[in-house]
Amino acid sequence: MSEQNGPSEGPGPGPGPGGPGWWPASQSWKTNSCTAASSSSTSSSTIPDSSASVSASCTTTTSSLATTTSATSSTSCCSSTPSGNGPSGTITAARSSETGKNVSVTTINVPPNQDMHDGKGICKYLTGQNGVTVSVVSSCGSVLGCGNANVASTTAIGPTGTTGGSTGTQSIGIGVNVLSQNTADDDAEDSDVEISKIDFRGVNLRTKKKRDVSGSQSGEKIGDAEVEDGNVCYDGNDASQQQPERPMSWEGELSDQEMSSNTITNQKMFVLSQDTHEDTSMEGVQVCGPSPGPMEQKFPIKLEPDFQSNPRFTFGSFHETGLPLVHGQQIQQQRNIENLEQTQQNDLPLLVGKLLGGYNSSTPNHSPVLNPRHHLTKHSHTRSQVPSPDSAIHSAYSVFSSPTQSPHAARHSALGTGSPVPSSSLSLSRHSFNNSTSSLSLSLSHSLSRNNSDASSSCYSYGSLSPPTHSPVQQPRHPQHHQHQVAQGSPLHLPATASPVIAHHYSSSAPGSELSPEGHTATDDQEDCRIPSAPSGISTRQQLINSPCPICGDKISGFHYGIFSCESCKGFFKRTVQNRKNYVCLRGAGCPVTVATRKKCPACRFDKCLNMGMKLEAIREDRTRGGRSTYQCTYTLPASLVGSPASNIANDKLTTGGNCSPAPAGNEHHYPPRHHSNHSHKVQVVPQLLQDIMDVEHLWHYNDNDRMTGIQNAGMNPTRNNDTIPLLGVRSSGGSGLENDNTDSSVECSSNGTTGNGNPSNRRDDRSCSSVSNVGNEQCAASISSNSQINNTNGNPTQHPDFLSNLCNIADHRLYKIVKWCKSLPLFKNISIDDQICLLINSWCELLLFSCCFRSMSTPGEIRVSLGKSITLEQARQLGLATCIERMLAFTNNLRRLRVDQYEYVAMKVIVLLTSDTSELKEPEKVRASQEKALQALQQYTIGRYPEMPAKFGELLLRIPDLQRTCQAGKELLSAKRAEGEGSSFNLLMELLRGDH
DNA sequence: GTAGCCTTGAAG
DNA sequence: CTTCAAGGCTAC
Repeated sequence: MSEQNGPSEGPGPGPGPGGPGWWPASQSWKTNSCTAASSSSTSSSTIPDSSASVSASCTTTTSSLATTTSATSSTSCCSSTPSGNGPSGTITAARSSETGKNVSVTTINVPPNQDMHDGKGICKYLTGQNGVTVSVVSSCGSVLGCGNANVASTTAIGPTGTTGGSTGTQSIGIGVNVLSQNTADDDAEDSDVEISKIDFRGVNLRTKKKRDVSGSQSGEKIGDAEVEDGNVCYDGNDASQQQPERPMSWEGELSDQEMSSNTITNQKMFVLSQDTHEDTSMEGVQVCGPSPGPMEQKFPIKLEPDFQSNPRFTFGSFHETGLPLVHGQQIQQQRNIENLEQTQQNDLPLLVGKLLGGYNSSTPNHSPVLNPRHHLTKHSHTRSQVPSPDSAIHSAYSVFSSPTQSPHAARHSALGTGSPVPSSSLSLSRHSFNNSTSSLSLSLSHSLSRNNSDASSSCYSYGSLSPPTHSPVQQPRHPQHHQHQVAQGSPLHLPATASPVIAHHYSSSAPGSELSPEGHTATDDQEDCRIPSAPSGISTRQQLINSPCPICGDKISGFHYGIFSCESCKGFFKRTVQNRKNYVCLRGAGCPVTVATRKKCPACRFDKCLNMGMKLEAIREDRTRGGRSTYQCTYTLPASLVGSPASNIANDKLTTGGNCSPAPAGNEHHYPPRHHSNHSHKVQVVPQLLQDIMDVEHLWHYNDNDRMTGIQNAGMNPTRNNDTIPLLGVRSSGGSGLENDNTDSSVECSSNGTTGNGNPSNRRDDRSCSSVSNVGNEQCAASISSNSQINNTNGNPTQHPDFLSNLCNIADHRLYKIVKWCKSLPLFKNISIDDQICLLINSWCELLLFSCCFRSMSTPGEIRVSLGKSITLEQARQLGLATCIERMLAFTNNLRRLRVDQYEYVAMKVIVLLTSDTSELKEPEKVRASQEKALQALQQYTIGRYPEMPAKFGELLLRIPDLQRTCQAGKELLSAKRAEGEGSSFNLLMELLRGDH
């Protein structure tokens, strides 16, 4: 290697570059806990495959006044496959119970440069929330990874530590990591514990390098090979070898904040399955194309019954969806798989009806719920025939096997798989809808995705696609473009990440300018969009450089890794990525990052770097020097610029402009500034209805109050095992409120997989992690991390009681939030409760998944489970989740391509929610009318806001089927796995969700 | 570990 | 030759 080796820190042999991302695969991560953790070595624990199945039922009830939650879990057997080991990272943040601080762990997944395909796996997670007024009964189950491969996820948690044995290592792991914690050390204030494990999959390999040779060492590699030394330094655990990839945490819907904050929880569930075989099943399903790429298929835009039915059918049944069944029915289902099918259908309705209160159990069938959406009823027979195995899971991702396939068929297939697991049921009380007074009970079995609606990223980035090579700032070569774009661009945000696709858009938008690989044009475009024309004499670049660093406020030294930043942040980002550091914020990931404080919390600083647009892929895996980068970058406009006088011009342009679409879901809490500098402009364009919808969007997210509430509910399982539960966050028993501040997504706490149970370090971690309880319980939210490192007690995380309770809590929380959001929607309020319930039941899965994808717009190639946490296709493949992730990525790519902004996003959610095809609606016309209003508002908005994209409205609607299919896909996958007899965690989770036990 | 400065080297 | 983004070096 000609090259130097990595930084002194040098990590161990990293995974080889080669493949899709060299980073990812074999990288070993280094975990650092700032304060403590030396122990944090990256060990990877693996969850043994055990085929045990675990079933647990969690029930949470909350009365308006008081809430009680109890979770019980019984584990019978579950098998989980060990997840990979490696340093895959996950981010989780949890608040330490003792310290009361939040810990956030950030995991970075760097998308492989190359594509990944094949993934197979599904991640799911449930989330739920109990609201005060809501009583939730839920049974949750979660599935862990299945598949042979490694499963990664895990969470941690338990008081004792979760790490069970960490074994190790599998080659693939996805990891999750737990991180370290601080501990006593941490001062409250300073306790910034950081644990670092980052997945750097995205690191970029320069195409050109001649260093290949050297590369051998350096790692360029293709394939699995990894370069260790030469390259980036990964720590190595695993080195190249077999370490699992960074854990991916998939957080369900819960936003990071939610997760973290959620005291109750801080739970995150992440279920992953790995099954290599799964693909098969899934693929089979996906006729159209395995790769979801752009979805070519398009279902009728209009939600016609047929069309919808398909998609919906997913929803249709909670059974399938995995909503936990309530009542004794569950039992039956468990016992009789055959019966399950029928029962599922019936059960859900019953449960729902009961929960909702509106429906009598007696009339399950009648209840809308019973027949989930649309055709469910129509096709009920179909379903009945097919047992839906993983209802819970299914619900989440039920997909027709292939897009092309008819839903029915898909369904059949799915059902055919027959999951033993009964469907989960969701029940909502009618009252709850109407009044908070009445209780709403929900039982959710699982939810897919975490919601993040948090979309808005705080940063404004100029979406630039242009390659880094050209500085965004550079003089615009095509003035005309500039103007044009400006006009179009959404004022506020540009996509944080510029995907090629986006670039494309830009180019297209700007006639004459085309995006060249080099990005020349892109550059222009970028400039156009991003950079305001320089006033007189001053180049835009100069303006930007004169502005403060968007990350810390220091002086910008140039364009680094995709954004204009100061030298220190540039160096920090480089070190972090190259050294594979995983930092964890004990405070909840809400630390301010300024020149004065930037050193205090690297975790938050790194998150901010990412949020502001720094690209992991800009870091050269091979460490070659010089030259121009070719990655596609995003240019971020320093916040300071926005709104600053100097930036006014820019802002104007941005606002008015252009092609730049608002930043996709971002991270965190930031809620889309409804009014930004662009404000005036938006106001003109945004229909009142859309604005009204946007106004209640915050309800989709957790707020402090919610968290508190959740916390209260949480106190459940005192027992904590060390087991790490993949993907699930565990909450502390104490139920004490969370004080979490975290809004961050990364709430979960992560524990290092490495730390074993008993390991003191673990304990600390746990504590810190446990956001929840102040009580001594130290629970750590499980980090999603999936590091293989997760240790399970017996290999079966799910067995941990906390796990179950967490799942339930998560699911409850999520549902609660969704219900709350629905109830506040302008168009939804006028609908009868029964219909509201029906609609919600039919669409919750899509809603959650949509929000997850929306937030992932800024991370091409990755699905952001939560802030900072993401899963790539490659990782998904290893987990056996490829099919679902592929679809999600495809869907996300479409969102990105269309430059879906916040308003469009919220409007689409409402449209999805109001899909009235279901025959179960009592007042379908009313629902239809409401949907029509939403459609009109969206149309008006898209036309007014994006005149250059006259077809955008239609394109947006065309994406709905994709969304539905994506949900369906998840189910299919689960079913397949189940059919395969994998004792995967999926089964366990499903069982848990069912709550039969 | 941070951050300022230097070196490298592709692209123009 | 110039530009400039990426990596490296090293005092702190």
